[in-house]
Amino acid sequence: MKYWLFKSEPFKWSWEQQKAKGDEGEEWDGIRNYQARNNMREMKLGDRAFFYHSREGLEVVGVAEICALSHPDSKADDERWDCVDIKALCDMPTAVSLGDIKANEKLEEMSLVKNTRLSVQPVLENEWMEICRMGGLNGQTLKKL
DNA sequence: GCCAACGTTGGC
DNA sequence: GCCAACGTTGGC
Repeated sequence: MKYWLFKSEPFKWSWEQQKAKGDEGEEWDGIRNYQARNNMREMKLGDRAFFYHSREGLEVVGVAEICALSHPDSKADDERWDCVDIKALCDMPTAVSLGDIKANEKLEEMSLVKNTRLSVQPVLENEWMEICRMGGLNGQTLKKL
Protein backbone atom coordinates (compact mmCIF):
# COMPACT_ATOMS: atom_id res chain seq x y z
CA MET A 1 0.00 0.00 0.00
CA LYS A 2 1.31 3.41 -0.96
CA TYR A 3 0.45 6.82 0.42
CA TRP A 4 -0.35 10.07 -1.35
CA LEU A 5 -1.63 13.58 -0.78
CA PHE A 6 -4.26 15.41 -2.83
CA LYS A 7 -4.72 19.16 -2.64
CA SER A 8 -8.01 20.83 -3.27
CA GLU A 9 -9.22 24.37 -2.91
CA PRO A 10 -12.23 23.91 -0.63
CA PHE A 11 -14.29 26.50 -2.52
CA LYS A 12 -13.89 24.32 -5.61
CA TRP A 13 -14.09 20.82 -4.13
CA SER A 14 -14.12 20.40 -0.37
CA TRP A 15 -13.73 17.45 1.94
CA GLU A 16 -17.40 17.87 2.85
CA GLN A 17 -18.35 17.44 -0.79
CA GLN A 18 -16.05 14.45 -1.10
CA LYS A 19 -17.64 12.82 1.96
CA ALA A 20 -21.11 13.44 0.56
CA LYS A 21 -20.15 11.26 -2.40
CA GLY A 22 -19.64 8.33 -0.02
CA ASP A 23 -18.36 5.02 -1.35
CA GLU A 24 -19.21 5.99 -4.89
CA GLY A 25 -16.22 8.29 -4.84
CA GLU A 26 -15.37 11.00 -7.29
CA GLU A 27 -13.15 11.44 -10.29
CA TRP A 28 -10.12 13.63 -9.49
CA ASP A 29 -10.45 15.57 -12.71
CA GLY A 30 -8.78 18.78 -13.74
CA ILE A 31 -5.13 17.84 -13.22
CA ARG A 32 -3.07 19.38 -16.02
CA ASN A 33 0.39 18.81 -14.71
CA TYR A 34 2.54 15.89 -15.84
CA GLN A 35 4.13 15.16 -12.48
CA ALA A 36 0.76 15.04 -10.76
CA ARG A 37 -0.70 12.90 -13.55
CA ASN A 38 2.23 10.50 -13.41
CA ASN A 39 1.72 10.13 -9.68
CA MET A 40 -1.91 9.20 -10.30
CA ARG A 41 -0.87 6.64 -12.91
CA GLU A 42 1.20 4.89 -10.24
CA MET A 43 -1.65 4.60 -7.78
CA LYS A 44 -3.19 1.24 -6.95
CA LEU A 45 -6.62 0.36 -5.66
CA GLY A 46 -6.70 0.69 -1.89
CA ASP A 47 -3.79 3.14 -1.70
CA ARG A 48 -4.45 5.83 0.90
CA ALA A 49 -4.33 9.58 0.51
CA PHE A 50 -4.51 12.66 2.65
CA PHE A 51 -7.05 15.26 1.58
CA TYR A 52 -5.55 18.73 1.99
CA HIS A 53 -7.32 22.06 1.72
CA SER A 54 -5.18 24.62 -0.16
CA ARG A 55 -5.60 28.40 -0.46
CA GLU A 56 -8.12 28.31 2.37
CA GLY A 57 -7.77 26.14 5.44
CA LEU A 58 -4.23 24.98 4.71
CA GLU A 59 -4.66 21.72 6.57
CA VAL A 60 -5.03 17.98 6.16
CA VAL A 61 -8.68 17.34 6.87
CA GLY A 62 -9.26 13.70 6.01
CA VAL A 63 -8.13 10.37 4.62
CA ALA A 64 -9.32 8.98 1.30
CA GLU A 65 -8.82 5.74 -0.59
CA ILE A 66 -8.10 5.19 -4.29
CA CYS A 67 -11.22 3.49 -5.67
CA ALA A 68 -10.58 3.58 -9.43
CA LEU A 69 -7.30 3.20 -11.27
CA SER A 70 -6.03 5.90 -13.62
CA HIS A 71 -8.31 6.42 -16.61
CA PRO A 72 -8.88 9.26 -19.07
CA ASP A 73 -10.10 12.46 -17.42
CA SER A 74 -13.69 12.79 -18.60
CA LYS A 75 -13.48 16.58 -18.42
CA ALA A 76 -10.29 16.87 -20.49
CA ASP A 77 -10.44 17.94 -24.12
CA ASP A 78 -7.07 16.31 -24.63
CA GLU A 79 -6.18 12.64 -24.29
CA ARG A 80 -2.99 13.34 -22.38
CA TRP A 81 -4.79 13.72 -19.11
CA ASP A 82 -5.67 10.80 -16.86
CA CYS A 83 -6.92 10.67 -13.32
CA VAL A 84 -8.01 8.29 -10.57
CA ASP A 85 -11.16 8.25 -8.45
CA ILE A 86 -11.03 8.61 -4.68
CA LYS A 87 -13.53 8.06 -1.90
CA ALA A 88 -13.57 9.45 1.62
CA LEU A 89 -12.41 7.01 4.29
CA CYS A 90 -12.39 8.97 7.54
CA ASP A 91 -11.97 12.43 9.03
CA MET A 92 -8.82 13.65 10.68
CA PRO A 93 -10.01 13.91 14.28
CA THR A 94 -7.81 17.01 14.52
CA ALA A 95 -6.95 18.75 11.26
CA VAL A 96 -3.17 18.95 10.76
CA SER A 97 -2.15 22.40 9.62
CA LEU A 98 0.62 23.35 7.22
CA GLY A 99 2.18 25.29 10.08
CA ASP A 100 2.33 22.15 12.23
CA ILE A 101 3.80 20.19 9.33
CA LYS A 102 6.44 22.84 8.68
CA ALA A 103 7.31 22.90 12.36
CA ASN A 104 7.94 19.14 12.46
CA GLU A 105 11.46 18.29 11.31
CA LYS A 106 10.40 14.74 10.42
CA LEU A 107 8.22 16.27 7.71
CA GLU A 108 10.58 18.86 6.31
CA GLU A 109 11.30 16.85 3.15
CA MET A 110 7.65 16.61 2.13
CA SER A 111 6.63 18.03 -1.24
CA LEU A 112 3.97 19.96 0.63
CA VAL A 113 6.83 21.97 2.13
CA LYS A 114 9.48 21.78 -0.61
CA ASN A 115 7.39 21.80 -3.79
CA THR A 116 4.30 23.71 -2.85
CA ARG A 117 2.78 23.76 -6.32
CA LEU A 118 2.59 19.98 -6.82
CA SER A 119 -1.07 19.13 -6.24
CA VAL A 120 -0.85 15.33 -6.22
CA GLN A 121 2.18 14.00 -4.43
CA PRO A 122 3.58 10.84 -2.82
CA VAL A 123 3.90 10.59 0.97
CA LEU A 124 6.50 8.35 2.61
CA GLU A 125 5.25 5.82 5.13
CA ASN A 126 7.03 7.46 8.05
CA GLU A 127 5.56 10.83 7.04
CA TRP A 128 2.12 9.26 6.74
CA MET A 129 2.35 7.74 10.22
CA GLU A 130 3.58 11.00 11.72
CA ILE A 131 0.74 13.05 10.28
CA CYS A 132 -1.78 10.42 11.40
CA ARG A 133 -0.33 10.66 14.91
CA MET A 134 -0.55 14.46 14.86
CA GLY A 135 -4.16 14.28 13.68
CA GLY A 136 -5.25 11.75 16.29
CA LEU A 137 -5.45 8.71 14.01
CA ASN A 138 -3.74 5.37 14.44
CA GLY A 139 -1.99 4.77 11.14
CA GLN A 140 -1.68 1.03 11.76
CA THR A 141 -5.40 0.61 12.52
CA LEU A 142 -6.17 2.67 9.43
CA LYS A 143 -4.40 0.13 7.22
CA LYS A 144 -7.04 -2.47 8.07
CA LEU A 145 -10.10 -0.36 7.32
C1' DG B 1 -5.35 40.35 -3.80
C1' DC B 2 -0.47 40.00 -4.45
C1' DC B 3 3.31 37.78 -6.10
C1' DA B 4 7.04 34.09 -5.97
C1' DA B 5 7.85 29.77 -7.77
C1' DC B 6 7.27 26.83 -11.17
C1' DG B 7 5.56 24.71 -15.64
C1' DT B 8 4.50 25.15 -20.49
C1' DT B 9 4.58 27.14 -25.02
C1' DG B 10 6.45 28.77 -29.09
C1' DG B 11 9.59 31.88 -31.86
C1' DC B 12 14.05 31.91 -33.29
C1' DG C 1 17.85 23.73 -27.82
C1' DC C 2 17.47 28.24 -25.68
C1' DC C 3 14.82 31.42 -23.42
C1' DA C 4 11.18 35.06 -23.19
C1' DA C 5 6.51 35.31 -22.51
C1' DC C 6 2.77 33.64 -20.47
C1' DG C 7 -0.31 30.87 -17.34
C1' DT C 8 -1.27 28.62 -12.93
C1' DT C 9 -0.78 27.35 -8.15
C1' DG C 10 -0.92 28.35 -3.52
C1' DG C 11 1.11 30.70 0.73
C1' DC C 12 0.83 34.90 2.78
